[in-house]
Amino acid sequence: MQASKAGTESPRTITETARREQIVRATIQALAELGYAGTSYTQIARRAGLSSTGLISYHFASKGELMGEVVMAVVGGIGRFVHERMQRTSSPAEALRAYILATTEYIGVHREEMGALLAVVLNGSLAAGLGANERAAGAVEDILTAGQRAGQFRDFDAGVVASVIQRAIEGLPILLAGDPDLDVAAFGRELVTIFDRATQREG
Amino acid sequence: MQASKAGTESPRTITETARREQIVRATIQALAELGYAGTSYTQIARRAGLSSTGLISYHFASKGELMGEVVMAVVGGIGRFVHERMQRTSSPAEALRAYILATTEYIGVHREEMGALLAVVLNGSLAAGLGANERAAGAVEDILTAGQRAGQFRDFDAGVVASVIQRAIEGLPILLAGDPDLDVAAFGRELVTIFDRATQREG
Amino acid sequence: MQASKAGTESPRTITETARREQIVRATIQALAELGYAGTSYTQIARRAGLSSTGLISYHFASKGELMGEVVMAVVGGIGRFVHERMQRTSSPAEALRAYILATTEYIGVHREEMGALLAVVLNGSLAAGLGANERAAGAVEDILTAGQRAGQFRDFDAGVVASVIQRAIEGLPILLAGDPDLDVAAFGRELVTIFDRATQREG
Amino acid sequence: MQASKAGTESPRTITETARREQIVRATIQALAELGYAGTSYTQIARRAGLSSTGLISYHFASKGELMGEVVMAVVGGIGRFVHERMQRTSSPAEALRAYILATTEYIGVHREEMGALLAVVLNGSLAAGLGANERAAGAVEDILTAGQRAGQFRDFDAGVVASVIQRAIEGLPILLAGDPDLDVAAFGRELVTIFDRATQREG
DNA sequence: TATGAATGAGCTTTCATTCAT
DNA sequence: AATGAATGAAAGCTCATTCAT
Repeated sequence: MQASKAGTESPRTITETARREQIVRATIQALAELGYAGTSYTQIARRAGLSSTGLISYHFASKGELMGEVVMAVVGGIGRFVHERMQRTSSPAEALRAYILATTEYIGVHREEMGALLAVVLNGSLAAGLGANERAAGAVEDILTAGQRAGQFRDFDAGVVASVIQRAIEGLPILLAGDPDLDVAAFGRELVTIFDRATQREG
Repeated sequence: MQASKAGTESPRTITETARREQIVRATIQALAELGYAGTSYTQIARRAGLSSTGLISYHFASKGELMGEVVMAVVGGIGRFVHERMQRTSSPAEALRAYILATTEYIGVHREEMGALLAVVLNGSLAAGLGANERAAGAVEDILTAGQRAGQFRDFDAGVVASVIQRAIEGLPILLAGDPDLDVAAFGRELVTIFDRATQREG
Repeated sequence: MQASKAGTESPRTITETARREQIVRATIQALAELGYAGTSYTQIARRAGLSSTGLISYHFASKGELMGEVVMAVVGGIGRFVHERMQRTSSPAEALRAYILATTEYIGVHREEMGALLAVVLNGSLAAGLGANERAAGAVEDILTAGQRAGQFRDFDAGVVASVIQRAIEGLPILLAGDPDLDVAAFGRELVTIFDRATQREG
Repeated sequence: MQASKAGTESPRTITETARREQIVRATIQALAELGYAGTSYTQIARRAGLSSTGLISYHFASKGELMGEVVMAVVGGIGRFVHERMQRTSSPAEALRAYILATTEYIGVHREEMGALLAVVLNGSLAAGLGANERAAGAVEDILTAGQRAGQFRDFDAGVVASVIQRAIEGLPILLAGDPDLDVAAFGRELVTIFDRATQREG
């Protein structure tokens, strides 16, 4: 048994939590190295030092659940980092700048995680990709509408602009894959400039 | 015979051309619906009404060749459309606007093809994705640098801005997957506004 | 229709005979180059310059029949050569020497054919191999029993000795595959010595 | 997991060893009955009573590895038997007789294994066959050259004679396939006589 | 809780053969 | 007599998952 944990709701053991983390970490490595298609349970088990792929099935109900955990782990990491950075801002324009700079900086440092995230999110049909994009863009959209209500930003479709910003940021890992020495900070500043101009009142 | 058409390179028959097109069309459907991983020969054969997956191998030397044909078909279609639209422009700024409006319009109409393109291009991990992105962004970058040389655009990293524009456009299929009733024309106009502001001289 | 030619017994056209020969020749080439497993209809058609593998099926009822023709063609060739050489002998001992020298000489010259023969004969279960070996060894056995009846050869199991002689000869192509510069004539002479000693009366 | 046992090289379990042996045994049966070409995983699985061909892939990294194990098993068996018999000999001539008698005797008893060995070894066109033949003939050649150095054998090309002896012995399975009641001991004795005469000093 | 073993569906590809034209 | 197209079975192999211990 095991694996689903829905319904019965028995709390997770320390050992179990550790194992799940270990497997998720190995999955992230595999995804970054091999892409989604190459990331079989065999590859994950090898990287996690597990002797059986059965153990993965034991801890995760399906491959889908495991991939969901991977997404949550990576998104959670970046989320915490960005959230902390945005605490110190006092206006929507500042918040937007902080958001862009924080995410790009995080991406520059945690490349493996971002590669894994991309691999998972881009896999499967578009529906899944949308889910992740939507949630991430949602945070940006909140900043944008706040700025519009405060009269700081011009009148635009916040959903569209948020999507554009989010996709611009998510393009960084792809650029980094092509040129690992890319100046990440400069990239962040360029994005700030672009979206400052795109959003500001007097155009 | 067949199986790779190596060496002699005999010219393609009418029947063969038709079958290849049929298979490519079925592959596009499958990719849009099931993603890259889900697009097996079995699924393609089912959609094309073929009696055997062997027929696909008979007409295409490998799955890679088939996917290459898919990409060529879709990229060719959008390329011809956009090229025609850009003929009528007379300045880099106009060209940029035409490029954005043409691509978004085409995407709005040919949704299935774009879904398929995304699925193929984003597969094979980042390396391949980069290649396609780079080439597409290359056309935009040319417009941007031309605008800079003409003094029409401000001084920015053309590579970065081109990547942002291209990714913004490529985000449309994802938004459409989530909301099929999205106003595509308005999306295009919003993108034009954003990148007009982002590029123009007097900021 | 076509292909089997059993029963109906309509005589073979000139064109048909030519085509069959052409296909058999291409098959011999393929077998020598690729071995039995690698010799598909596709490979044969390629080498014969045929545009369709269907033509092979049209002329030969099955792959088995084709391979049978190959064996007959090669065995027939060597048979005619050896037969002609043995005409000039006047005793069993001489006949045996002539047989050995003629076969080894022929093998040294027609290496491709011998490679093909080996590939076919060694393929399939042992039963098939036996058939060919048996028939070839049969001719040798006749010489041996004649020699025994004439009191020229000692008393031995003619079947066994014939098999040994035949296999010794058939080993030449294998040795040649390993060392193409092997002295074929010397090999023949060594075999003559061995089987002279093995068969002669005073031991 | 499993699938190639790469890298870590964990020691083999009892169960695994047993399964591998079982599969090798079934493969030997299939090879003897159906020849190399006919020995598919499906046939092997049927004979071993396995529920899935996947189980073969689970235990052997590739068909090549499996066939290698088959060869090792059979060659190892005959090798141990012959080696033991040759311990008790004290001269090259005796050693040669012991070698011939031991191999023919072993072949007479382990017919299925020999059929399998032949099928595997003769496959893969001449190159591979040569390798095996060469190695086996190598042992015989050593005996022959020792006998020549000791002045016990006459002057002949040891490579050629070794090849003839080895091929004569390997012809036994073929004769047995045609006549299962063949007197194996007599065959061995006839070979001894032939090659005694062929090698001895005073001819 | 973890392991090795097993399962069966699925994959892409190759093949000899058939068939309409 | 020949061709291009199609067929469907079979191949070796990988996969996520299950299960007894």
